[in-house]
Amino acid sequence: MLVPHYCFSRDYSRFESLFETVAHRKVRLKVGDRLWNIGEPIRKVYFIRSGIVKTALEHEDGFSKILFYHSDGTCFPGCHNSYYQLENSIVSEAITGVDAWEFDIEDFYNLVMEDRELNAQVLETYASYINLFLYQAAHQDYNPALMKIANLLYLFSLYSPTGDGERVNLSQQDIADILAISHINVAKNLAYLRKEGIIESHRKWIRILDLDKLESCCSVETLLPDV
Amino acid sequence: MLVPHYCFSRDYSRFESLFETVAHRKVRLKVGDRLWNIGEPIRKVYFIRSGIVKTALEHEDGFSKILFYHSDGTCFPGCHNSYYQLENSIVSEAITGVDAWEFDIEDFYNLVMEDRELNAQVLETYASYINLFLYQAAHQDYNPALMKIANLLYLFSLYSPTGDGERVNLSQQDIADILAISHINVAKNLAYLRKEGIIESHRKWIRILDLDKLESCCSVETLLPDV
DNA sequence: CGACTCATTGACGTAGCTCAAGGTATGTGG
DNA sequence: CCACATACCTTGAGCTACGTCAATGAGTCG
Repeated sequence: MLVPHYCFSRDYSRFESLFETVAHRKVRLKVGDRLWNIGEPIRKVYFIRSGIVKTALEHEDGFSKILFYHSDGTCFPGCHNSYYQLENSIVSEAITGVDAWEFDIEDFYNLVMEDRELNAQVLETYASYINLFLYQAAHQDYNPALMKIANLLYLFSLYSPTGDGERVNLSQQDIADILAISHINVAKNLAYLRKEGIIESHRKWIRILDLDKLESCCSVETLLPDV
Repeated sequence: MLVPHYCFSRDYSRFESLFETVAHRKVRLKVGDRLWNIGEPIRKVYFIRSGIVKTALEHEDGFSKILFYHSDGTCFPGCHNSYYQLENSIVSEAITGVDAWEFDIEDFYNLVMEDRELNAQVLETYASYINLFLYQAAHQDYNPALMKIANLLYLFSLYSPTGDGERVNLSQQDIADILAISHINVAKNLAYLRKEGIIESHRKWIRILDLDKLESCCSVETLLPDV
C-alpha cells in the first residue's frame, strides 16, 4: 500500500547497465543550473546519478509551485509524445551539485519500447505522479493549512531523500510553494506545532520531535494504515 | 499543443478489433451503477463502447471531488501494478446507460506489454491524466473562483462529450465538485457571468453565449494559443 | 562586519465558507 | 392532469481562514 511521495529516487537504479548501452552525454550541474530553459520544448531525458533536482511550475504572475524532487537513480522528466501547453511553464533546477546522464528523448523512447521491464517501470512512475497530483488536487485542497503542513511533514519524513526521517530539509518558503499557501501562513502554523512540542523549526529545516502527535494532525488518507 | 481535458473519449477506439481478440465480458450499466464498490481493490479494466462514466474521489467527510469523465472509445481506469491508498476512495459511476467490455487487469496488462502501439497509447493517456491533475494542483489552485469557473467552462466547451461546444452539461453542484468550491460560490459567479451576457444558466446545463468574453475571464495557461 | 536571505509576529482586509430562506424546473402517483 | 415532493438554483447575512502589508529578529556568507 502506497501513499503519495514528493521525492523520487532509485526507481530506475536497476536499469543503469541498460542505460550504459545507449548513447548519452554525462552532464554535471551546479546549484541553480536548470535542466532546460523555460519555454523551450523538452527534448531530453535525464538519469540522475547523484544530487537533487527540484521541479516547479512557474505561474505567470510570479508564483512558483513546487511539484517534486528527483534524486539519485531516477529518470526525469518522461517520454510521452504529446505536447502540453503547461510544459512551457515547468522548470527543473539543481539544488545540489548533480551528476546525470542525458539522453535524446527519441533514444530513450525507443529503449522504453524495446525493454519490457523498463516500460513497466515508466508506467509505474507515471502512476506515482498521477497519485501525487491526484492527492493534491482532490484531497489536500480541502484541508486547512495546518493539516496540509502536517501531511507534508509526515510524507517527507516517510520518504526523505537523506534517509533521516526526523529532519525535513525544507525552508518555510519551500513548504509554502509546495502547498500553494503563503509563507506567513506556514510560519504561523509552524508556530503552533512548535508550541505543541511536535517540531523544532530551524533555518531551512525542521526537526520532527513527536511523530505520533504529528500524525494526529494529519488526514487519514495521508497516513499509512497500521499494520 | 494540448490543454487539459476533463473528458476522455475515443483515444482507444482504434484498438477495438485488438480488444476483441482478448477474453472479456460484455457489461451493461444503468444510470447510477458503479464500476466497482468503494474500498475494494480495482481488478478490472473497462473499454467503454457507449455512454458516460463519471469518476470522483469521495472524501472522508462527505465531500466529493469529480476527477474526470470517460465516454465511448476509451479505457479505464488503467493498468499499473502499484496499489495506492487513495484508490480506495475512488468511485466511478455511470451517469448514462453504459455498454462496456470488462477485462481482468492481468489480461489487459499482458496485452499492453505485447502490443507496442497500445502500450504507447497507455503512456499518452497517463500523460494526459498527469497534465490534468497538474493543471488543477499547480495552476487552478491559485485562481479566484470566477476564473476557475470560466476556465472550466472554456475547457468543457473545447472538449465536449456531446460535440456541442455551446452547451455545457454540468449542474452547479457538478461544477462545485470539480473545482472543490461551494455550490453557492458557483451560483454567485454564474450570476455575474449571466449579468455580463456571457452565459445563460439552466437547470443542469449552461449555454455559452459569448465565447470571446468568456475567454477574457480565463487564465492564459488555460487558453489555446491563437494560431 | 555589513548584506543578504530566512523566520517571526501583528494589524487588517477579503474571498469564500456555512447557515438560512425562498424560487423554479422536473417527476410521480392519485 | 393536477397536487405534491424532490431536486436544483438563487440570494442574503454573518463568520473565519487565509491573504497582503509591514516591521523586526536571527542565521549565513563573502
